[in-house]
Amino acid sequence: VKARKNTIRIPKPQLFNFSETLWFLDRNLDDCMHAVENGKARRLFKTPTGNVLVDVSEVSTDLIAEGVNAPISEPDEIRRFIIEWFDLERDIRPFYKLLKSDPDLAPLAKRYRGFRIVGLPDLYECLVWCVMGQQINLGFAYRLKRRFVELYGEHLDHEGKRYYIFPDPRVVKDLSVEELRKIQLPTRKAEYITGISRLFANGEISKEMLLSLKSEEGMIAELMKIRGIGEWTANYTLMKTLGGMNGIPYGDSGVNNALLKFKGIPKKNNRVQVDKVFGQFRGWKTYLVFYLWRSLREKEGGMVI
DNA sequence: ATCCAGGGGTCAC
DNA sequence: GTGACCCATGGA
Repeated sequence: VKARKNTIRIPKPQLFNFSETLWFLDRNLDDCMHAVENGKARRLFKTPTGNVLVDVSEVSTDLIAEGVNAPISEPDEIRRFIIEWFDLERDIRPFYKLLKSDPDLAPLAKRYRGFRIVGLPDLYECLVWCVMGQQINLGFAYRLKRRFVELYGEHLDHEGKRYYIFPDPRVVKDLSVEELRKIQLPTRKAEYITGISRLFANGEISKEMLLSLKSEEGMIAELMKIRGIGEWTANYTLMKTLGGMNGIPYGDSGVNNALLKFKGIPKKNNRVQVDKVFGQFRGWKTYLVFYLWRSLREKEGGMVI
């Protein structure tokens, strides 16, 4: 069957469970940058010919992306985005082999079979989001992000709902601290975010530039030069945006909780022990982090919220 | 009330 | 390189 012009088909790789992807996108956290409904993930894309709302759903062998309000005008870019978003071009069988070799972690392979990283392909969106979310509870972080996006991003109304494009750095760079404080962004974070926006607007940083560095250590070092970006954010960005496979967000409370649960490792001053566990997962550290995070949202007997 | 949350910057030593 | 302190807000 030949696909219609308004659809993109992407073959599903082995060890891919789209339900896990949708679950991750919809974990009750009110993310304003996508919607999940009726087995579809929906996101608004900016294209030269206008903003296109795209639905991603699955059939037996493929993922299918469809334009909702208009034809998909940039199929190559949107295909590329979806592949990065859901990490569809990676053979993760070696990761499962490593998991199964560790008795404490082996249950993760069975429990979350087919769970793949859900990325954040847009670098600017990732960095701003990281700054917003630093050291506050996730519910509040998502509310901050929503206010920010609603105020400064473009939107499209469709069937009674509003969908957003993440704000443009050229718009954000000139906002005053006082303005950003109105959405309850602390002074310091407002400074970080306008500073990061300036770098993007001036072309002083880009995803392409970071990717051209090739080495993960180099990308982390480059990111950490930026004010507001420390080790945690640099590693998170490496994992979510840059496709790095050896990111460890040291000090992350979720990772610490999971390692306490599975390995009995204390939550503080644990860097050496954390490195020891991750040392067995060279090339797949990022995946281990995601599986540890995944494990936090479930208890025996069912989901926790 | 107290502690923690998917941290980071700054400063003293 | 390490440790103490500050920033700020909401949830448990």
